[in-house]
Amino acid sequence: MPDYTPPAPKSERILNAAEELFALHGFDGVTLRGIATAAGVDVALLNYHFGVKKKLFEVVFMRRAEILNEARLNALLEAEASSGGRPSLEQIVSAFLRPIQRFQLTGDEGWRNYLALVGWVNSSSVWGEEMMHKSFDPLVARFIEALKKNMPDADPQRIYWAYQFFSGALTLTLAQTGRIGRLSDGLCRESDVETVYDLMIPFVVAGFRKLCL
Amino acid sequence: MPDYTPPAPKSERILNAAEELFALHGFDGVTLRGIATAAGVDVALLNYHFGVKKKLFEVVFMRRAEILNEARLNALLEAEASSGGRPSLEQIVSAFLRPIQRFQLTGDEGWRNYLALVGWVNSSSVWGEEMMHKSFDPLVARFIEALKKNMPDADPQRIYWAYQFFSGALTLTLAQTGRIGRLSDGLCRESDVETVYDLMIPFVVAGFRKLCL
DNA sequence: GATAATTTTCAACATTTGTTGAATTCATCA
DNA sequence: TGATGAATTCAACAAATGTTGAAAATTATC
Repeated sequence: MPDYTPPAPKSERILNAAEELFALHGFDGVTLRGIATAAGVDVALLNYHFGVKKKLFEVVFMRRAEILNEARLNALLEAEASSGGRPSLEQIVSAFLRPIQRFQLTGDEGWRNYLALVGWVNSSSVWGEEMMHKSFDPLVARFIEALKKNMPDADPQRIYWAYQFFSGALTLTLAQTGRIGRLSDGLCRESDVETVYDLMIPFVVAGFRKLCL
Repeated sequence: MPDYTPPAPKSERILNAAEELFALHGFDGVTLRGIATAAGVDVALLNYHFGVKKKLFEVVFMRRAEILNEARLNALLEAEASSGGRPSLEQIVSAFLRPIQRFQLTGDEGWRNYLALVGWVNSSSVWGEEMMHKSFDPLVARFIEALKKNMPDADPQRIYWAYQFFSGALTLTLAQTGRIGRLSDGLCRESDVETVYDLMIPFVVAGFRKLCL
């Protein structure tokens, strides 16, 4: 007997389609009818389930944010526990990145789309501001705290700036623009999630060391 | 007699308004009527001068790209000349960044808007691809060449990835999202162009060293 | 100063957009 | 079975969008 997986409820199909399209084209580049068609659903159903367009976007954006935040916080707490409250720079940066990698490695296309969406929002000036702040800044502040504790003599300004560079490096990679593939003539692939964080972590850690120590 | 500066020709006013609005809201977030209003011009004039919307965007994007490319190439050539063909990592990275800083420091709002727009396009998956490739990749390839020459034993893959992290750090800063200001509670300001590159350069150089040497 | 060419405006078009209310189907359970 | 409420579709709305052709105004040319 073939294992039958029941079709996802339509409200979820809407969120998944919206997630993918928003990640590809941004908020204004996506039409509700486009989402409805991709989800195989009538347009009116979007308003019925999620209200106006902006609200739908927020639901998509928040859906996985809490999961990711929790995974990251746990990773940080573990690093702190296993080091007697004095995690190394590598451990802190890893706690920030490895959970992302884990979600990407599940192969769940939804996570890949979502993370590309985060990359998009993070570098969007008007849109990103409020949503990034509400959903990610509390956790980021917690990580900055850990960084300050790790480098107590560092100028806080430099820690923030180093984090900004860090965040940018991550964001561009999440955004999956395909540019590095083209630039390197296929030598590097953004989809090669197995190795990218093995490179990003030492790169970022070295930058932090140089700037803050 | 008060020095009278004649008003910019309307075609330029259109480009400037478009530059600012595209940088703020992206391609789809901007309406031709919005641009026309901001420029104090009739809508139809946009089509008369620049054709369809996409073409207008391309003109805006290309307008300053060549100027920036030339400035960067000159900076690289100078670094190579002054070092007998063996520029240091710092010199290469500086040649990539300092011209940007110079344009930002002119106070010309147009350049600030344009650079924010580049940040936007660079992390936009569908849109960016072709335009970034055409207008920037040739120059980037030239810089990568210089990097390879500087680190002849490095795995090329690592050079490309390090460049990707570099590009991300730069891109996010150009995008002027205001996030670091909010996160640091006003301690750091993205508009503080005087110091940001003094930090970005050592950060990036340290990352390159760690990854490629 | 008349004529031609360019620039700018006016008015309108056909589509597309987000959104909504009424109608229909579906599921739940008394 | 029949009734109640949720889920889904249908049809349509008003507003906004990119685009265009013809008229008007401006500038250049002789």
